[in-house]
Amino acid sequence: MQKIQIPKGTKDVLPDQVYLWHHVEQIIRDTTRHFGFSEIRFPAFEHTELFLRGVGDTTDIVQKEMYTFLDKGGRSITLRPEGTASVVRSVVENGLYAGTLPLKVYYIAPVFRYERPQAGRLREHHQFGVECFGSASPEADAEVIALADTFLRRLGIDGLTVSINSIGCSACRPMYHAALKEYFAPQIDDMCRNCKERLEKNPLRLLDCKEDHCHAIAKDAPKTIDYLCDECAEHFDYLQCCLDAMGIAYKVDSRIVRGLDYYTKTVFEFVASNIGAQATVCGGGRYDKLVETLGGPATPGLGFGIGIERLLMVLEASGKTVEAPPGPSIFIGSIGDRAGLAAQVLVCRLRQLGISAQRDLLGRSLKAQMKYADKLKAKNTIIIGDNEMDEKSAMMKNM
RNA sequence: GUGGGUGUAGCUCAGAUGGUUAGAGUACCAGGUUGUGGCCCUGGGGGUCGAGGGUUCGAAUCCCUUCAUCCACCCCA
Repeated sequence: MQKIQIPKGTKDVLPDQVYLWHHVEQIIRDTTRHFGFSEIRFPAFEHTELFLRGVGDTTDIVQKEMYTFLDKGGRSITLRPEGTASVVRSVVENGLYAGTLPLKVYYIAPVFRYERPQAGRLREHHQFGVECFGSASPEADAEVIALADTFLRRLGIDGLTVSINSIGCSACRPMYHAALKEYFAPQIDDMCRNCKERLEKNPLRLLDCKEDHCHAIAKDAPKTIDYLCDECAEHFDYLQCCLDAMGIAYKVDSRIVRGLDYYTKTVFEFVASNIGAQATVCGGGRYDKLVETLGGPATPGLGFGIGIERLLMVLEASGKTVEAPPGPSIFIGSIGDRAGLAAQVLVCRLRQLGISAQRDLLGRSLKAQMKYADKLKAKNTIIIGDNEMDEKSAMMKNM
């Protein structure tokens, strides 16, 4: 029979590697608890409409990267390409905005994007994400960034570059859009078809067009940061004040825009330098209009996503080692059928007592059983043969 | 979507200019030690040379096609 391969851009986590994931997940749970975030879980697929409206129908993610299909009932369904839209949907649907605010939640979830795989880029990857609803204050921004920073440090990752920017709000965005249109309009005839569409629908997207020619034109476009309204400028200033006070090093990078439409005001990234070209480990920002966009009451929010696969790449590249899980406390070797049955009973009793115990199940020779015990990293071994059966005693050997 | 690299044993890889039964290391199994792991020695099993087609007396090697994979652009986590 022919082998069936794993789908392009996906990865198995094999038994000898899974402890690394457990380690990361443990630190996620500890850190989020310390910061007061609770877990939320939500489905792997949603109505396509959620992402069209939430993420934005002019984004690359929505335009060419979604796994979208019709189910047997004729509904358009999409495998989630990111987590925030689903969380907001759930918050609105379950009326969580009416509970105690701020509402602080986190998730660990696979997300799906149809892209060309390369180092650090998969079609299915896993994100640790955090969302905070109800606070419009830059202090909430600072707290979310501090959570990412604390989490990464607990994992032993430092040396990431933290970049922040502000892309304005609904008040100042029109002025910036006007500036962008004014800049791009004279050159729009030379730009691609998508850009012509973007000029009217979402000028911000003009900044990250893939076409070389468009990209060149966009390089000298006006910067968001020069067009902030007083409120946004003040928000951004105070965020920096908070970060300075908390001792979190960052730089302001006016080029970061983010590829999702829902962001307002603060956007930020944590970028690694040693895992190849796809180096953004954490990306996030504020989205003060998203809850309304998805049918809820006006509720500010913000969050981030951290790519777990990239995190593990950084961990490995930095030479950080994670302690591997311990082997069994006791390995019972046996010679002959009579002793074999006794060994089977013994490991069973030990396990009932909460002691990890193993024995050979392949009928190996004693020598091979010892090798096997060594491979399992057993801490102690006991050998049972006829002598031990008769004397009802056995020697325990410390490996 | 565009460009480049690579596909030979479970894994990491040798196999110039085509030439008999395709190799090494490692892992696995067995023996050396008839009841004791790690180190060492000996032996063993394991391959449609990614797939399909072509050239040739003869192809892992040359040509075409295709698939997979890696890296980069771009975008993102």
